[in-house]
Amino acid sequence: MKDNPADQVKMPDDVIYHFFNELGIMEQLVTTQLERVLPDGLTKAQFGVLNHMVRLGLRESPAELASAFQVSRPSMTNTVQKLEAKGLVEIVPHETDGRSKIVLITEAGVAMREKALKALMPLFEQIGEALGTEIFEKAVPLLQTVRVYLDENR
Amino acid sequence: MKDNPADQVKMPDDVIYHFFNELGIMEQLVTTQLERVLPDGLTKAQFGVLNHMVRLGLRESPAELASAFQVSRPSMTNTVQKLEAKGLVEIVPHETDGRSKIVLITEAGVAMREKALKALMPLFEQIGEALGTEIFEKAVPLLQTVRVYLDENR
DNA sequence: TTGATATAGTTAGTTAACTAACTATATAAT
DNA sequence: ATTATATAGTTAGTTAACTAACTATATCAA
Repeated sequence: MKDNPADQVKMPDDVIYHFFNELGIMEQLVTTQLERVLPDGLTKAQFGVLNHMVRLGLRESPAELASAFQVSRPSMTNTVQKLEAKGLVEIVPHETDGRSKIVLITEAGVAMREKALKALMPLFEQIGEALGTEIFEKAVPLLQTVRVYLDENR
Repeated sequence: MKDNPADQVKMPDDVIYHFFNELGIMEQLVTTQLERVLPDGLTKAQFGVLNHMVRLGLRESPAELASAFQVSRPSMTNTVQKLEAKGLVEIVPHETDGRSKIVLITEAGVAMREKALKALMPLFEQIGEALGTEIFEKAVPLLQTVRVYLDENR
């Protein structure tokens, strides 16, 4: 007789599912907390694009952004159009490729990114003080390894 | 003169945001890949509930499940109602608390969870073979630490 | 014991993802 | 040169999250 139904099926790669599960739960928490403090109704996705463009390049196509954030092209269309409506980016035609567009961050976009960073800072500082940064420094390379694998084998 | 705009604002807790960013990107990838292989249109959330109930208890209220997965109560209402419509759980009134209900996994629910596990196995095995399980064993406690903190301080 | 406050579940409405399919342009192959 | 295939962006429709607000029940305090 089995008292504990969990004995019935053992998952060999339990730890991998467990990892994915932790991921999902935390992602919910993080998204909620970030969007609670982000200014002007900026979503996590919108802030992500602004931050990405300031840090890694001011000129990228929606398709490149979609690929960088692993969202669908329609989702990125929506995100950059929201940013455009707020005056935080400009969307212009690609110089040579008639299919493509280029997303350019505006002065207002750079300013909004800084404002958003300031708004996020207390949250990050609080977390940093409570947990230290080493835990994140350890975790990031692990996450990157898994993410790169999933990305390449999707 | 600043050639690199990223110099303009330095984010002290860069690594924490980087961590959150990796998390979000990976979560997208994971959800897509899990739901691609899950049987009978089972969502990640639905499978999560089935798996949780088999492993950690066959009797829980929707509110307890919502708390365990860090989703809103309306979301969990939706998830368990979908499972009920598929005959994978039963939802019965709480014996003593007139406000509450209890979600009970059915025989079909247990079977579906096993079927889903079998469907997920190749994906997990592939990942396990490519990356090893140590990386996940290292990452899970780190994730748990952060998740517990976020959960307690939300 | 009555009134105030909290909790469980649901309903209604919104949002931002998704897929499928469409238009337009580019690239490759015959 | 023409045709086939691939890529970029958008549109349309679906889905599963969310918040706000409602009903019902429970708990706590005066």
